Amino acid sequence: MNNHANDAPPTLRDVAAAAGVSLATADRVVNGRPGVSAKTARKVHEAVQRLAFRPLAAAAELARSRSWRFAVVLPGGGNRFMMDIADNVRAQADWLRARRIGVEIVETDVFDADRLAAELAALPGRFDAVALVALDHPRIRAAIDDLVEAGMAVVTLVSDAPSSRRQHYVGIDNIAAGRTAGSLVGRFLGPPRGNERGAVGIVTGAGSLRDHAERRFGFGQVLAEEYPQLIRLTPVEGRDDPDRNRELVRRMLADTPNLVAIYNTGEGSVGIGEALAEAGLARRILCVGHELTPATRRMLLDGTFAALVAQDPGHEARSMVRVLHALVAGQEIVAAQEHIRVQVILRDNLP
Amino acid sequence: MNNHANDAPPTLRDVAAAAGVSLATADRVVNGRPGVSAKTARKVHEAVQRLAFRPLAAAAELARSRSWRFAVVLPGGGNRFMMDIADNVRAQADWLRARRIGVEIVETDVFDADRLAAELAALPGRFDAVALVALDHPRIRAAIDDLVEAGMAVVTLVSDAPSSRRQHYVGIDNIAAGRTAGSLVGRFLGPPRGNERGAVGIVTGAGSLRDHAERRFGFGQVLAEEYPQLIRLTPVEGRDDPDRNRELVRRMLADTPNLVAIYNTGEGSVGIGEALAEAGLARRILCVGHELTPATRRMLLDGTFAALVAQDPGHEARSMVRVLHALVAGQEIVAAQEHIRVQVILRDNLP
DNA sequence: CTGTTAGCGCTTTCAA
DNA sequence: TTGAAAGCGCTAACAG
Repeated sequence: MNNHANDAPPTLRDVAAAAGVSLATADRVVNGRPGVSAKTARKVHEAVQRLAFRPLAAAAELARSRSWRFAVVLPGGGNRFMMDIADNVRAQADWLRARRIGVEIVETDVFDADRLAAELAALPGRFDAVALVALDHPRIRAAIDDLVEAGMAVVTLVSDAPSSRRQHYVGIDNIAAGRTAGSLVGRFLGPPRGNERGAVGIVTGAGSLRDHAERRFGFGQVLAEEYPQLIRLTPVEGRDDPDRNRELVRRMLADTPNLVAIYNTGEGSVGIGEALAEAGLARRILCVGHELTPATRRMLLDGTFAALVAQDPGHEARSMVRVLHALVAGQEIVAAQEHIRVQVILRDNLP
Repeated sequence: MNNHANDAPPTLRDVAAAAGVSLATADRVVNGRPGVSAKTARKVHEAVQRLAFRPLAAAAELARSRSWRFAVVLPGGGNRFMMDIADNVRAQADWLRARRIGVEIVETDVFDADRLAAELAALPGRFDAVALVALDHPRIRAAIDDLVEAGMAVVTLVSDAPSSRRQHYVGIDNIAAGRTAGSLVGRFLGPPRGNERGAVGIVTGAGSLRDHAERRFGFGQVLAEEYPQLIRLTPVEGRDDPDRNRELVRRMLADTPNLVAIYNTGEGSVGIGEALAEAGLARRILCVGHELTPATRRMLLDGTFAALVAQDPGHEARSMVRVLHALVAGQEIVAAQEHIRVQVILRDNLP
């Protein structure tokens, strides 16, 4: 039997009435604001339970009538993947404006710790929250901690700084991503043919980027454990630049007659494809890379690359905004929704 | 130079003032409601442009103060994947209640078109919108069209009925999923060894389910085009039941000495694993299946299955609710956010 | 066709 | 420590 014939969801007013207190007091208890006696609080809590009260999100948001300023700090320069993230943030403009959230994209040189730290130091006061592609460097760690100290919500994006006090990381598990690439290479190459030992080339962006380093680590783990017949070459650093990568792979091809596969931990895969095409080796040497871009999509379709390990920039952009908003507005984060998956993309499941 | 020193976002009131009309008229124009002269509408539109006005979602939602009832029609019985979807819908309970959305999960026998059609026919009046796992059958198509005719929002879930008038499909492209499975099998098996032709077994749920049929089709396409050395056996139907699948695979193993791989288009993969283990063939015969469940996770970890092609039930549950809400509330659907990806899961990128 | 007005449910001063 | 009351920005009768 119901307490009330009325089936409209209970409001805070109903709770207040049921508890015999005022609206303001009920509000204080429900939102954990101070200045309520333990006894009164208890009565309100009971009423909340009894009526199964849940605050209406829209009403709370309207009454609060606050607006938020978020900064998104991304590496400048023509990195395609980062541009995708920026585009996806912009694509949310309407959604954001309808919630009084302003987002400003700040481009900077993430490789330059001093410059990045200075950029971050200028943020408090102008913004309520920041998302940044972190360099895992003591100076940046300190800069992040200063932001948190200043009361800002901080999340890292794509590349984490786990030892900092950032509240959340929006990105993939890069060790798992590297392992996934390793398994794909190992399985796609198939069992050893005779007793030749094939060589696997590794192209990477830079030793100092945490995400790249983690990918190399995961990749190496799997190859060492599961495919000992494969020889891993020393990683070569092309700074995610197609031209540099092309040159590096040219040399790799010249120096390594038994090369059977190439793994690129970062961007600039198109240079690898070019070097292979020049040598007439496209599709003869197995390639696995990261991130879906127009260039990698093309190379997946023409068979130059067999698979890509990817993260969804759209998901990351949306997740970042949701997490930042939840953080500043004191709402709960839906972990499952914000988990960024390590995707495997073949020609057949291209989005 | 700004028109106003005030930097608070413009409200509908500001628009009305700027256009020299009343709040109500501005509201009519902004929401496309009838009863406004073209001339007045034009003035309001101009003011909207000039002030860059966007309605505040929370205020609109509060003022509308409507509540919604959604029905989610799922197959009853112990299907693990469907239970995951149901659980994920329930996990959103708080989010939903905060928006005055009530969701009721209706279990039924989706294989029985009459029963399903009857179930659907009972929905109008009790619900504003429905999501259902569709059987692509004329009777169901008609039942869906009747719901739409009755003014309900209808989306199909996991299995589509494209020729019906449903407004949206929440699920993966099953042909692409089948192709992906085909490529994984082909590539993982590697180039033919000598001139033996390996046989590939196909276990499927039922011929009548559209999603399974599409997966078989996509799988067959890739194998025929790219891996002609592989012989596809006639699909066997186990109705997604582990016990039936075990029996079918036992027989398959007995009858097919050159069996090199098995593809399961549906559930009940655990029966396949059991039959292989009995025969001492686990990890010697390549297996690819669908959907991540406790059973498939275990078999991925122990190597019985090499890969899974999957869709994320959490994403589907959330997407379904968002789409239904957008549909009934007349909001825009963010296509990119609602696109359900065909995932490839290896041991290394298990979520 | 247009305007006036009373809310929607919660938050936040300001008094008591 | 508690309460009264004035909104937040938009919607939806109801008048005109």
